Amino acid sequence: MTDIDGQRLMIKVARLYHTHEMRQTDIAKRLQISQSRVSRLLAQAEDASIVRTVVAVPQHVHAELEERVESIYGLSEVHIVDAVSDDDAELAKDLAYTMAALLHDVAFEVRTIAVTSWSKTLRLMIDVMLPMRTRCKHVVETLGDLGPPALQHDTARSTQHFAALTGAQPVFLRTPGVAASREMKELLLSSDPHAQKALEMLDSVDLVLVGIGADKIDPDLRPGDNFFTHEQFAHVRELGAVGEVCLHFLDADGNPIDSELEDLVVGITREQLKSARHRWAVAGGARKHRAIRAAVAGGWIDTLVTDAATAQFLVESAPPAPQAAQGTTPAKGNARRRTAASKA
Amino acid sequence: MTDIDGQRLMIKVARLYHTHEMRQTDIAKRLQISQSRVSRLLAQAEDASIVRTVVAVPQHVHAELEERVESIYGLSEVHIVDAVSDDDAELAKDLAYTMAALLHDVAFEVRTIAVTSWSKTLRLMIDVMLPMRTRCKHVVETLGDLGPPALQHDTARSTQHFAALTGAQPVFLRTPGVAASREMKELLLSSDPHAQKALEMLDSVDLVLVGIGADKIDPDLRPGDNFFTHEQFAHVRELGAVGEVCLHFLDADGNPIDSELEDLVVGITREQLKSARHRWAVAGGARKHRAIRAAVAGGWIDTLVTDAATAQFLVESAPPAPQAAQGTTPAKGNARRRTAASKA
DNA sequence: GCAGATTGTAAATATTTATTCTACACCGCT
DNA sequence: AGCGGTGTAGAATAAATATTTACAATCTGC
Repeated sequence: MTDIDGQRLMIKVARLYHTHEMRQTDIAKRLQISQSRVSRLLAQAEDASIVRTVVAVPQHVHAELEERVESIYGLSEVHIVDAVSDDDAELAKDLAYTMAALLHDVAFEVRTIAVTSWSKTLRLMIDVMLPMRTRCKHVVETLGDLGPPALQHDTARSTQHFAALTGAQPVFLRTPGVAASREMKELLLSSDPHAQKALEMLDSVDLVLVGIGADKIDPDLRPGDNFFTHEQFAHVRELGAVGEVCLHFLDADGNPIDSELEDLVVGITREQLKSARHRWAVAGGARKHRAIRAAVAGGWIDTLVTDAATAQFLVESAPPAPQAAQGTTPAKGNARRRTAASKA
Repeated sequence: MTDIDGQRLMIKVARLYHTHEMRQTDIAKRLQISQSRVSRLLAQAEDASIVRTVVAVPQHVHAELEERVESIYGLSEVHIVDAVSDDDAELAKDLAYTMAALLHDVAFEVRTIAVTSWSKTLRLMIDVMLPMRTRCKHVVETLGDLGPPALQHDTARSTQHFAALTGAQPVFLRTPGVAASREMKELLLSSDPHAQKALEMLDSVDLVLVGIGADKIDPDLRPGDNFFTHEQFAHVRELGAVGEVCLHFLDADGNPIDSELEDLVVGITREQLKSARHRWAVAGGARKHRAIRAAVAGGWIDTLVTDAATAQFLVESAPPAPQAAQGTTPAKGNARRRTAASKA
């Protein structure tokens, strides 16, 4: 009772303040409470994400650059945020907000979404998303558990939260993401019907959300601890790896690198990834430039959210030989433009 | 140049403030400008609706009442806002925000939307909408011009704005909405191919947005001035009218009232209205109770956004004889529930 | 080229909002 | 009943934000 009542008061205050634009003192007078209480209720509403402020970038500021990247690499959409700085943490936040906004109004029908919640940026995105009404039925994890238990917990929570936001059922992959050996992987899977089911669901995915990893080990992931070792990373680097998408290592041109590591990963396969109807990646920052180019050049994704500097890098580093769309003309291209809505 | 630059600065400041949660003084220091400028840029961003704060009502507070209205009148969805007060202006704002939020995540495919921008609440809704990516192609007005030129201008601007927000083409009905006589109407239409085209497009509408009018003349609309006269209103009241939807007058049970006024209106026909795939209405307030009941009882709409008091009235006033859905059991019913997303 | 309008600026000030701090109510426990 | 612990309230106060002011720079139309 009291909680419901408190909640309603909070919402009422939030509405009076934000949508009716009343001052806190006036609200306090009207509701017969103190101004400090109003202030506190508002703060409460804020971090219960009852109120949310969104900063809508009106039309695409970097439209031209976006189109050039799109046409060079044959991507269907590129979204460039002009980040407030090139600091990694701040950049991640900007990318996350942009991706969230983008996701929030997907125009196409989505039944199954695969999500890589172990990407830091994607977790951040999930944190800042608003609930959305979709017809999405399932949210499936793309990879098994990686890293220390704390991270696994975050990841599971993110997946669960994402599912709640979209009104879908979460499908977890609660299995070590990197097995110690091929045999170990078989063993793990054979005894885990849940994991088998999850992996099967990755066969038909409408939208997959991925991060893009560099060729170094993320500091959050202790090497060896439920993850590849430094040695294993060094090995694939020797084979030419410049980065990875869902732990599939890629060379500079985006070709997948065959190595025994492929057999150790429990998660979405190359084929499953490529067969997803839409494949969105979010990544940026100088550290990941080469990895991102590999991911787009290899056609592993079709929509990219990144920063201006990375986009610039993608344009400047000569388009690689293989499956790039058509000619090199970076002109108007085939890409559709999106809704603009600036006002007088 | 300067404008673009100013715009980008504004956005940058808005992002630093809202998404990166920096203090104004820190932003000022970082960007080498004064705190007051930061403050003003933020205000600017606010009323350019670059930033928008939304108050998301978590789960439906009035879920039970909603379901009862739904099942009694056979509506597919009812959304109740618990308005901050019963003052008409404040109520309209609440209704508008709710409708906007609702519209923003329509899950179904929409190609053509018909909009009644001469409803005050709907205009307000359009003002507070955010741009949305849809596949909507056309936004068609449901009625011709009503009232004084200033209102006509507002209406046109709203329609245009709504189209811009949805990325659709606006289709105007720039013709008097109420003709002086049947002959006059014929004459007006025969010489106006644009209007003819617009009226034709109303044949196949995916979503129509309407207000609900009481049986009194709205103060914004001077009687006679491009609108019905007091005498005409009195006449339909004598015939039993309690309200209207798109200028189609209805009796207490929601049956349409045949009168010569039907022949004077240039706008969506009864048949066109009923044939629209989805029909959403927004209205509330004691003044309109009877009109709203007529609209829902007559099956003129399938989704209603209203206030708690009105919903209560709808439940209490005995369900009318005709085409109400099934039995009288106001229990759980057939209605689906929507996404909830409350957190710990 | 210059008066008048417009816009942008920082500093000072006023207003609004957040954060103490203290008091008190409400548990669960002995 | 009496005793800490916990949480929430309002009053006072600190901090943050908005507005006013006065002046400088940049356009605008003659």
